[in-house]
Amino acid sequence: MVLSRLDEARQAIRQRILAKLDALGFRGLDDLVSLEVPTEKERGDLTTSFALKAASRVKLAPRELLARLEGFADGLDSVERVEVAGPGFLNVTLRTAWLAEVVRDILGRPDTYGNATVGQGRRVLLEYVSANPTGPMVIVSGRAAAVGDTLARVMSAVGYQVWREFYVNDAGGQIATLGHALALRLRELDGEEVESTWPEGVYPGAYIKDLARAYRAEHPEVRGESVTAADYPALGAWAAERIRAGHEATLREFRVTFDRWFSERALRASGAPEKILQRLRERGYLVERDGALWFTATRFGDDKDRVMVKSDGSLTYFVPDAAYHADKFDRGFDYVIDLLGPDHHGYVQRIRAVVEALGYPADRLEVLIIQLVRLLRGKELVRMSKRGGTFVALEDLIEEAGIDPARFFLLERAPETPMDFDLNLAKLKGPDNPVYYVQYVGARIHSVLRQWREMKAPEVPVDLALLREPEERELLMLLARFPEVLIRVAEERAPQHLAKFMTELAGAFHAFYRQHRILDQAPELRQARLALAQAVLAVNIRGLSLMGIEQPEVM
RNA sequence: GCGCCCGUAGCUCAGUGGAUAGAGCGCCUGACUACGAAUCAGGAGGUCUGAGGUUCAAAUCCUCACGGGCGCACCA
Repeated sequence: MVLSRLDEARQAIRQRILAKLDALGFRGLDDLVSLEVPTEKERGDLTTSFALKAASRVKLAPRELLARLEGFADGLDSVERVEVAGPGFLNVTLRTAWLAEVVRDILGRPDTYGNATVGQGRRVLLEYVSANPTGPMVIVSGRAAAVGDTLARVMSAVGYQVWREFYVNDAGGQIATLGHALALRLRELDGEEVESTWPEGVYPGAYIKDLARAYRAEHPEVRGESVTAADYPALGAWAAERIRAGHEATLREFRVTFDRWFSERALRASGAPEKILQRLRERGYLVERDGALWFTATRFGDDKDRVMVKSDGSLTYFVPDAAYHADKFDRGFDYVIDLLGPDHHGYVQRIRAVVEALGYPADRLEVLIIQLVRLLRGKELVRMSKRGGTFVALEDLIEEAGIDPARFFLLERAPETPMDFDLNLAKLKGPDNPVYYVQYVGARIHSVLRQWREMKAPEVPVDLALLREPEERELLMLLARFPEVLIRVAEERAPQHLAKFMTELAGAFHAFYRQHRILDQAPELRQARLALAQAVLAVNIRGLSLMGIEQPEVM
């Protein structure tokens, strides 16, 4: 199947090379013949180094091998010229007029250009963010949200069926702790002084005070002093649901939505964790030691065995987690992808081990660690501490930086790379932000189109062969590459490539726009350049929308 | 100590075994009587942390060292 005009050329050239090699008696070189877009423009549009790779196998010097391929591309209407360069590279230059037809390809399907079927309809469950409902989301959650959301959008575009899920840890000890914190804040509302005796490990954040006021408004009869430890889980559950709803609202504002908010509490209530224990026991992967029940994770490559049932009889978080993953596989997903935070390094082996122990295909479970976002104010490192109650919330980032700049910034870097985030935000808010550079392309084109409509110039048929300037060619090539950028983003789970591409496309357009004029040209050239500009606009809008970023018509 | 991630320009970061390693910011020099200057053109700035190895070819793969981050609970 043909992905794009560029891909069509690539496949045709490859076939010709292989056919010629075959005629020369060289077979089995299929894997070596691939055509890449070179970094340097002087090296043509597509380049291959197969001759260098095949040299030892065919016992021919690379350039000698290439010499025997002479004329392989004759009659291909996509190819302008073929050159042998350096120690044995083959550089192919495409015919500009042929390449220019990409504009027609795009304008024929502006909203779906770049879509593909490489996903083959396979079902993917993407779990991301899954922030604990015990406090505000921090910036790394925003990073996971932006990355997960963009992966979901791009993977859908290239033919996967993507289901988005947020796992809510609304059960367990931390919820009781949250209830404890709420109880103390209720006492505080009743006039009690609680700060000096605040227990270690109980969330001190100011947001709990707001929750306490909300709770008081809903339940005016509940006095702080009458609350006991037995009430903590219920109080905590109430608070967790409030916080979770807040997360949902914040994420929706950030243009991130989920198909399902998967509740740990509901999972526990269903009895699924006990069934998991039963299955592990039947398979012989549970042992009793020190009064607790352990999963023999070391048999599956983990560092140590893991406690499943504590000596007090309660479950560790790991049992519902295992049950959750079993549930994912039971629902028939072909791929299960978890985007986890930087504090989960040790967790990857563990969850993989239990998935394998339960008999699921562990190679279909993919865990991506979204790396830490270090916060700086100027040169100074901002220490984040949930315990100390000092941290910068995702909400603050959205408000201060704006959604578009924040999303673009978070998507520019490889997710597994730790990144620094300067809270001075001058770059984020100001015109130097790269997202404005990209959005400005659309604003400029919209402006040109408005003026063209006012001109009421007669329309003439579009002759794309008139697009011959180097700046135009650069744009044509980038437009032709867009579909494979999306595939790369999806397959490598690497959204930064899309951000990079959008910046390159914007740079090429700005360069074209400063150099050449569109409207005050002969009608034929004007029409061709308008078509080019519209195609650039379509890809600009599409790329930005896949990043969850808007394309304003005026800025 | 063990594990995972990372180390590329002054800063923040891209980089698919391939040819002369890129972008943005910052710095310097230029460009609007101009479809939008939130722009463009040009310049300075690099022992790709180091040492070995594999390869015709290494920033990229392997090993070791060094530096940084994060993990290593009967917390989640």
